[in-house]
Amino acid sequence: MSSALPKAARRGLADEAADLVRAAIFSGHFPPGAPLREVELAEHLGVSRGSVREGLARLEREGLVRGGWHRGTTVIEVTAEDVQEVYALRAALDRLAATTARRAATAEHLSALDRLVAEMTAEIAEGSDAPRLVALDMAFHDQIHAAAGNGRLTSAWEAIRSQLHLFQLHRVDAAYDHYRARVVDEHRELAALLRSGDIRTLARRAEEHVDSARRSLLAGLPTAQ
Amino acid sequence: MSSALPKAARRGLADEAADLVRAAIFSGHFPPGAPLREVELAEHLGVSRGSVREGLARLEREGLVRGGWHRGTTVIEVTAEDVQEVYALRAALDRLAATTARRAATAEHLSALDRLVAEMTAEIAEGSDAPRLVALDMAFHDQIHAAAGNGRLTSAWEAIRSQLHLFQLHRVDAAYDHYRARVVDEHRELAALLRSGDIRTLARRAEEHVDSARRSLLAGLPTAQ
DNA sequence: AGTTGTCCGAATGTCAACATTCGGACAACA
DNA sequence: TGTTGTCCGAATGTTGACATTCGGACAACT
Repeated sequence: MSSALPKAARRGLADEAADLVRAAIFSGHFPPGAPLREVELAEHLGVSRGSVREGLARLEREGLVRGGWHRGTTVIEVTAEDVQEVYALRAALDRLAATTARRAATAEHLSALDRLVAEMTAEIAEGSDAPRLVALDMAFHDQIHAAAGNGRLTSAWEAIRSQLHLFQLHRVDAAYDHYRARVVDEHRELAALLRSGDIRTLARRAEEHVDSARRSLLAGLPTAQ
Repeated sequence: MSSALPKAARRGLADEAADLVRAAIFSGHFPPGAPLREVELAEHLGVSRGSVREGLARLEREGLVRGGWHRGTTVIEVTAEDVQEVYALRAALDRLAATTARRAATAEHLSALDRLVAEMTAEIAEGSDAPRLVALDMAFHDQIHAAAGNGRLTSAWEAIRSQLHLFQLHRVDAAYDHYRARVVDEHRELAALLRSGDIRTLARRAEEHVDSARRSLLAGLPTAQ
């Protein structure tokens, strides 16, 4: 058993099932558009359909999968329109998170951001584990939202977080060099602005950071408008 | 039976249960803090616990109720901190919705907004049905989000919509005159800006509209900071 | 009196069987 | 050949019973 509390996992089987399926989607086991059948998953995970069902509902709330009345659940596709929607909303959320965090962030939050930037730098220096780099990117923005301390804002962020993660994985697949060349500098600047920057500059840079990611991803997509 | 499609309600019992419970909360039958017991609701609504459970999960996604592991579900409270969180997020969402709708809105959307303003005016002229006025207010902002046409943004809006509705009902309880005096003019101006206004002015007014509501509500609350 | 340990009722978490619905395959028809 | 109607398999929606967990009441101990 792991070193952490063995029975600390006090959440239900539904949450666990959701985590497992989410990981399987990120790993590519379930590509975009793939159907997620309840009986199949229940059998494979060793839990009942009810728990799988509740887990899938959670993933639907995260926007990672889509479902309809008696029409099953499938992994979302990555279309230009989806990307536009998600990144437009993300820009608004990140802007609010950054400006809120500028006032509310504690020293611990700020040093955690620095630590993540350092990890990114190290990651780039040695190998080129793209998924790990993307995970650090996501963790960086998680930390900003944590620093902002607005529960509703965090919920809204979590509602697009998984989609964003999926999109970013596609992005580094298509244009890893471009991503690799900018990721550290952009996040280092954001960290600096969060520590002692002008609030209007911060708001603008947070939006630009998202815009940069959006254009980079759209460039590698068909029918990019 | 209604004039619309009688069996068009093709959604599951879970959705129906959610609607019923939501209405009961708005009507005051379940005041803030009240426990929502699954067996009790299942009996009263004539559906199984599973459906009630799924319906409550939906209300939890809307932020109207809160639940924990083996700890039941209760209606949210209305504290100053909750109000600050919800209105801060709403300002960011409404700003994005308004600026997006400024470009994407169709003539139908715009005339629907005018119609709602007219209904508000009529409502004030005759009686003083506060809940109905609040419902029109909510419908107005629903329409803006519909005009924006960003599915993810709409989801984020729906995640705070019910809380907002509950807060607004409390607001008119505490300061109906103040609300009544401003609601029509503010919405009329927003409608005009959406039709042919400068986009920066629109963004600013949308944020100010939310701020006005927030301060009005906080004034009638204890421990208002 | 204050504290600790045990027990019990109530409520939620989980499960497997049953009912309902969807979408395509197939055949009859124009 | 294109269209319409019917049927059927597969998958989801729903249900009630069973298992687990929580929180307080009560009693024994210090």
